Amino acid sequence: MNGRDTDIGSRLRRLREARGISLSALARSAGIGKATLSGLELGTRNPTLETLYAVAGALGVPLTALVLEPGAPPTEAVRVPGAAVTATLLEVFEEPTATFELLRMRVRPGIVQHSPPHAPGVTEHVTVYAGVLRAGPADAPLLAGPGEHISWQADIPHIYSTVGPDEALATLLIRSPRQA
Amino acid sequence: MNGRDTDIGSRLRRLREARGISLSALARSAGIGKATLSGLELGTRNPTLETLYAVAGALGVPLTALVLEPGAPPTEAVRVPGAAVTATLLEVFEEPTATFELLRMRVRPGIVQHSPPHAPGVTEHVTVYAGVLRAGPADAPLLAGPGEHISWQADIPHIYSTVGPDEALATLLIRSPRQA
DNA sequence: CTCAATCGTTCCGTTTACGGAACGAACCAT
DNA sequence: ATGGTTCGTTCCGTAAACGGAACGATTGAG
Repeated sequence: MNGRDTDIGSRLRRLREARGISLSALARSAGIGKATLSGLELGTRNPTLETLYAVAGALGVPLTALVLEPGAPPTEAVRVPGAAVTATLLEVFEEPTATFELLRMRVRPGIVQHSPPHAPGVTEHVTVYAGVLRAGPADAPLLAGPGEHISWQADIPHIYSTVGPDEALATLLIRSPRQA
Repeated sequence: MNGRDTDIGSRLRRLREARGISLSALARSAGIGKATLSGLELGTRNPTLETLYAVAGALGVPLTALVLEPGAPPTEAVRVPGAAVTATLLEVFEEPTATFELLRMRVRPGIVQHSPPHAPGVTEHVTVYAGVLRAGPADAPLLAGPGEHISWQADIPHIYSTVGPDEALATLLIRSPRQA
């Protein structure tokens, strides 16, 4: 038993049975063996990415629906240990001219988190959903409450802090142009 | 030489090098062999789910950051004005291969908003900051409460609704691949 | 220069995920 | 009953994903 064995088996079986499809039929339409699908649903196999794509495709669901517990918290990534800001990387989009990173950010109250300048052209976009965030260029920070959105150029020193006693929660979208 | 080579190799290498970690070091901290990680980055292997979890965990990113859906087919901008859902466009990023739209979304309770399929390759990413949202594929919607994040392929019918008496507030990031 | 350390790739034996086939069980028609 | 069909599981040979070790290339120290 793998400690990390997410229970994709029962989730898969539930998805399949919700559609009234038999195991044999799904295996056929996914182009995989019945033995593979059976073992996958029973949790006795450690599937290959190719197998997962085949099954997800046949079910018409994104791979994330198969692999992730809906609403389960993703892995916590503490970027700056012991600092005011912790962030979790939710999604990464690699584009030819830029990389987008979507993060969930938690800012503890009472501390001002300084961030060094990023590369030229990097912009940060924050949408606050709890607390009051004070963030942006170090010499001219912006304020945002729940539901509000602020953005700034990140190629100069910038800060994150809160206003009031509560921590702030927000999503952070970072756009980084590709380096030459 | 997989017929269906998802491009997780280059994405993985990029993520690793962005952190300044060597292949050997990442393999060690992930508890996998160097040969496995090398082959994975070179795209010559078809990784196991267990391997993917090990690597994603060691990098501190969710598995979705590694296995984003491959497709990059045509696009068509369909916006969904509806009674239950109102949205405010915050930012638009035009990239050569994709357009990103960042919106703030408000979903009223008691109504289920149906959305027709978007073009293939369009993905939607929602971060909830108030209320409980039930959204995603019409036949397998996902649940998300405050602070939680869900995403799905938008090329099949999908819905937005709330759970409970309160309206839901969220940010919505739509990624639309550009016409090929 | 030599030597040691570390880089990423390749080689290779072991482990295991794969699909085809066989299996018993359940069901339906005759 | 009886034969035919489909169900999900198990058996088994093959293909390949795995980790350890060896490789050449590169780097840094003395």
